Amino acid sequence: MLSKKTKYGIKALTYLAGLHDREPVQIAEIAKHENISQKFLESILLTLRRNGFLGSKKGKGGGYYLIKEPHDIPMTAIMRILEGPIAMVPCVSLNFYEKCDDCPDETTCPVHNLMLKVRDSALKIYRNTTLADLLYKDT
Amino acid sequence: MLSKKTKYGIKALTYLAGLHDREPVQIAEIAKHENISQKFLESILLTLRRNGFLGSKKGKGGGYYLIKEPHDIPMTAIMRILEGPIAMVPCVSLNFYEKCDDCPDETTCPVHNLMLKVRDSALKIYRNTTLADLLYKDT
DNA sequence: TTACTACCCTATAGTTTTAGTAGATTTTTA
DNA sequence: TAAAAATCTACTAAAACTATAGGGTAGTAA
Repeated sequence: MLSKKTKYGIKALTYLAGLHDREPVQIAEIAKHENISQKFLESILLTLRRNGFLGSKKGKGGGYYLIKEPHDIPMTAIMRILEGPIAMVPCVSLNFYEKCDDCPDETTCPVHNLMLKVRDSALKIYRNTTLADLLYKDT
Repeated sequence: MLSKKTKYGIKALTYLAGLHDREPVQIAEIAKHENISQKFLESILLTLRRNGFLGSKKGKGGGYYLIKEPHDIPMTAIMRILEGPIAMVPCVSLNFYEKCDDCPDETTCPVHNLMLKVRDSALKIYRNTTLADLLYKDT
């Protein structure tokens, strides 16, 4: 299951990407527009800023704004920051690899091999989708 | 993330499918062979039995055994029983559909459309993979 | 009848998720 | 300089979920 953190984060990023300019947008505006708890969103935007997706400005006229171009932000990056591993099992994760406690041999593990396929197919989609792609409703 | 429940369930099913006959196998034997907490496995096998995957026999020489042929058990069925929805968001789930609280319109929701693709790709794999396929190490 | 084994119910420690509360800090404006 | 506007930070907490353990029941075979 996708966490609300990730869901809200994607929605917020998409909202920012859909605006005409890159002027700062207040948390409150995003939260209201996307029906998100403002305080929760606050922490999400903060981690997005810390990871180089967003810039921020304090004081009047302040807020958050996109730092990169939407078509330069692949979903892989967003997912890994907000959701964590894309793989469903740590032993098939590229960026969050971890060995299983059970499982003497990964190469013969049925779960491992199945989840490897699932990861690859998801990865393919996330890699080929950028924030800009999310703006166009159809397809 | 895949729950250990699902992981253990798949391993147990694969173990049973790999045996020559369909004689009852004790929980303890499966648990030991797959390094699984016996008590936890107990409840997993129970739900697999209740959902028509396994048969059981009590008393001496008792245990669990496969009821169907491995190539007649698609991964979709196993996943849905043990893990729940295959979709990462309820609003794109075929069997566990639920509307989002936020989100006025699904068709324009960026998360919805992205997760629809992810679900489809995962579904394709699970549908085309049966328990029998998990037995063969390579591919 | 005795040993064996699945069945069933309950409890619980631990973790993760999803926030809420309270205030500090920085910037702009009057 | 003071007030207002906004982000930033830390702490807390309820709720849900996960993984497991314990102990008793009931059916089956020798």
